[in-house]
Amino acid sequence: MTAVPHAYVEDLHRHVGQVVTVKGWLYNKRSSGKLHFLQLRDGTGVVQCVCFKGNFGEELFKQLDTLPQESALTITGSVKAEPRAPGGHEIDAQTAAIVSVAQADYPITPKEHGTGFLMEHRHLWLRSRKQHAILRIRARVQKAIRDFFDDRGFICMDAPIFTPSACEGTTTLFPVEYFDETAFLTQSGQLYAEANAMAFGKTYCFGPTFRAEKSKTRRHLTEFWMVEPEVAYLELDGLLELIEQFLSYVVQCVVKDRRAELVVLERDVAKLEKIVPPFPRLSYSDAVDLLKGAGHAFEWGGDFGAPDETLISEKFDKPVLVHRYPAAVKAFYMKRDPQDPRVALCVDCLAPEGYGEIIGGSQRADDLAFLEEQIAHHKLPMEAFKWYLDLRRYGSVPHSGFGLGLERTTAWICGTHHVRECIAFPRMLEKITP
RNA sequence: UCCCUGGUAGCUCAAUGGUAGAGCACCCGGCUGUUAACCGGGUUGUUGUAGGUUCGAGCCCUACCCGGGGAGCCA
Repeated sequence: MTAVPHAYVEDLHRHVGQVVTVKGWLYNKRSSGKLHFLQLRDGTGVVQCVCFKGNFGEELFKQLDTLPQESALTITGSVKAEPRAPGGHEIDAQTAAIVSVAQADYPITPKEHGTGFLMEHRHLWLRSRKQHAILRIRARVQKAIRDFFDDRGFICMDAPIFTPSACEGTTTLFPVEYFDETAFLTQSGQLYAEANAMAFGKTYCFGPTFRAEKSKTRRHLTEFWMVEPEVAYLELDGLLELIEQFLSYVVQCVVKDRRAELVVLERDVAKLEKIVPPFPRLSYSDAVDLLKGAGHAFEWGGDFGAPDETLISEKFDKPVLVHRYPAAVKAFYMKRDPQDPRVALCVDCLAPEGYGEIIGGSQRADDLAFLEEQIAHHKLPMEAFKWYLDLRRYGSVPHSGFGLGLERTTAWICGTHHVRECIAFPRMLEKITP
């Protein structure tokens, strides 16, 4: 007797007519007396296995009838094309082996639950269809990000997680004990990325980022993933082009390779297919006029609030690049516009449909004296930036970079309401378990 | 930190100040093509906590605890 091959559900189309074993967990079941329909989940998909009583012993058939949700089992049978089944295939089961019987009180039933309850059971919620689709898309976004930069000669150089002080000073940091001193979890790898760019030309870092802000909204996590490319000799116009090429590439990878998941999420794929260059570009001043025209009370000089960003992004069906904000509302390391010193050579990318800022970037200040003045003006400890200023002492060049939030981007692509579903185990204000 | 909103069965939610309920889950039985299967029967409660008002409080009042959403800030 030859061994029956193990097949993953996503590969069943290659095994039509063959006998295979699928290995997984019981997702749901329906029963008609002498016939069971077992929905088996194996991590790559869900397949319906049809079990006729005649093919099974009395005892096993009875056992399958009472098997609780999420019990682990393997099922052996022949693969049939079945157009009505999700995934297009079903298994005509010949035999089954129960690997472990789950407790009968699996908390996540096929009925509706609130997100608070589901988040408390996040470790189990991950098994559900929509969460599965979201996290598969996240993984594809992550790969697309790496591919985009790797294919263009960027060197991946990850920045440290432990940092000695604030990069920007304004945001709250998580302190951690670091032997005899206090260190902080990174809130941005950018300053290190600048050093890397001066060494390697085109670089990026991609890792977790920590913000101790007491933000409690559907756009915020205290721990999120950010990719931060940094390029020597790149100026603002080039940065805008890089952003639109990059973001289009990422979105189109998902459209191409994760269409089934987008359908599960009931995402309007047509909206994503439109995400190709060029993106609309709007100066801050134009954006202010747009807000005023729409009846928002807004004065030149302030930063946009979330409702302002939503209004701006809703005017377009692509991500919009808003550039040249007032320097006063932006970080100290941004270069001023020689044409108008009131504004910085920076850009925010606002995702469509009200998903908010997914990218923030700028051309960096490359003049030593200007940076020293800015650090003093922002009351930042000059000593902590000594190494950073060395980058301007030894061969300073124009350079630019940006940061993109992985979970916000994933949330926009998936059309999920909240970023917390776009990471396996979200860390939020006063939420650290599971 | 501030504003809004909520807390009733394992889950999702009902319940004019007057006997605490339904659907699902779970248990028992039925059904050879089910699609959140269906049909019949059954189990399930310190109504977030502590006080107060009242003949009587899930409901009204006060404080606190916890959740959700938003503002500021940011990706």
